Amino acid sequence: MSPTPTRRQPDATRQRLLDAAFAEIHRYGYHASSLDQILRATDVTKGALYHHFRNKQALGLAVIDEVVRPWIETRWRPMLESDRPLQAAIDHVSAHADTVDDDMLALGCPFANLVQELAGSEPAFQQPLFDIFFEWKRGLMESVRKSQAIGEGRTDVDPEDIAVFVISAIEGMWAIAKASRCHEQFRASHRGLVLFLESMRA
Amino acid sequence: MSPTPTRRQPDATRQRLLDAAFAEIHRYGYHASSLDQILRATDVTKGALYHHFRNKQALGLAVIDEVVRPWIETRWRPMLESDRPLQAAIDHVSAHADTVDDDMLALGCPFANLVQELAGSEPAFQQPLFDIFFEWKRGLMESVRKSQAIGEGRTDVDPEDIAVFVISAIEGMWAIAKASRCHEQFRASHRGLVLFLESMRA
DNA sequence: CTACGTACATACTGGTCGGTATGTAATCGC
DNA sequence: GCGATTACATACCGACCAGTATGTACGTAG
Repeated sequence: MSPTPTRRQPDATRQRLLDAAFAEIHRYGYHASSLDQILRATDVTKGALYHHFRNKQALGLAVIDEVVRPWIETRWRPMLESDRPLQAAIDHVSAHADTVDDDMLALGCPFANLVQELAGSEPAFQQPLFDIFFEWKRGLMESVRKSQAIGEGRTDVDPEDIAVFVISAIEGMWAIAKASRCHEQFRASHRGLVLFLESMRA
Repeated sequence: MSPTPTRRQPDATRQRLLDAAFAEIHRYGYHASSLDQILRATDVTKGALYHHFRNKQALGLAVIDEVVRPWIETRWRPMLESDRPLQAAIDHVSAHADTVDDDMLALGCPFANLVQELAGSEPAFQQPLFDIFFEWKRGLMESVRKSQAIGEGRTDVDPEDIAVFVISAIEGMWAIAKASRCHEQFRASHRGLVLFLESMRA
């Protein structure tokens, strides 16, 4: 029989801290995020936080590993598993802009934010962020190769160039959305990416 | 006769503060930049700084207006003034990756950094950052229209979509360089953009 | 029932931050 | 030459930050 609810729920507490930290970092960035603010938002005390995470950096790394990484993976995984990856990508990108709400548009891509803030200056964050990029790139490369193998995609292009460029474009689209704070610019850049993807057809 | 060198050079002092603030913000971001550090780097005192700038935000806005904006404009202006803008763009992008040194690669695009950090959360910075984006977009749009008018570029595409997408791709390329800290990825994404630009030929 | 490790809670610290109050010397208008 | 304004210089402040020291109650193994 499951135990009656008690006042100590370590896994739930840890998850609440992770979620709140993710939201805080997504909104304000890592450096500008305040542990005290995260504690206020979660009604968790400092003792509990430092019981679950050695320091702010460990919390940040856990957010990257357990929240940001899965978030990115859910974006490219479906394409890799499709029968016609290029068409799936075109469909996904065509519909994507309208699945993002205003709040998300203003906050930007969590991964891109972290890369911009930390990849250049915080050694401890470089490897995990690079890993996310590398997995993403590998997923897209395999998708391109697959679409080439089944005769869907042009074979006169380097899958690596395409994968890296598509990631660039996606991250850039988020940046443009932030700069313009306007859905129409976000949509326009998506249309540009669709144009590019269509030029990849065999 | 010009006056003998004196101990008060307000314009030079202001410029030194601007340059040091730009370097500091480029490396660490706006929030993480310390006024005290900027003062140490310039041998200027706090009194002088607060004589020239009302507060940290005013310094940041001046950096955007007087350093970042011209830096961005020098990037797209040559294309607009070329006889064959599309070819100029292709040539420029083809050569661009190798003009960026390792330090710059790690620091990223100053404009993209500021957009990521501030456009979503600092109201005072939104307008100036948006203006830079908008001028850039306008320059590229005019370039696209020109290349269409002279029969160099495809006419079945919307110049606005192309301009916004190209800016996205460029900003994304910087982000990818930061994430990978590797010139080869930077070059790969440039090759992707060249592919796209070539597909724009009439 | 007990003892011990886990999961918290509270109070505090040193350091750094942006910003200010106040003083002073250089330069300019007249 | 002389006041006024500009261009600095120094010392200081309160707020906030990450991190710590210390204490305590829960939950479970034995």
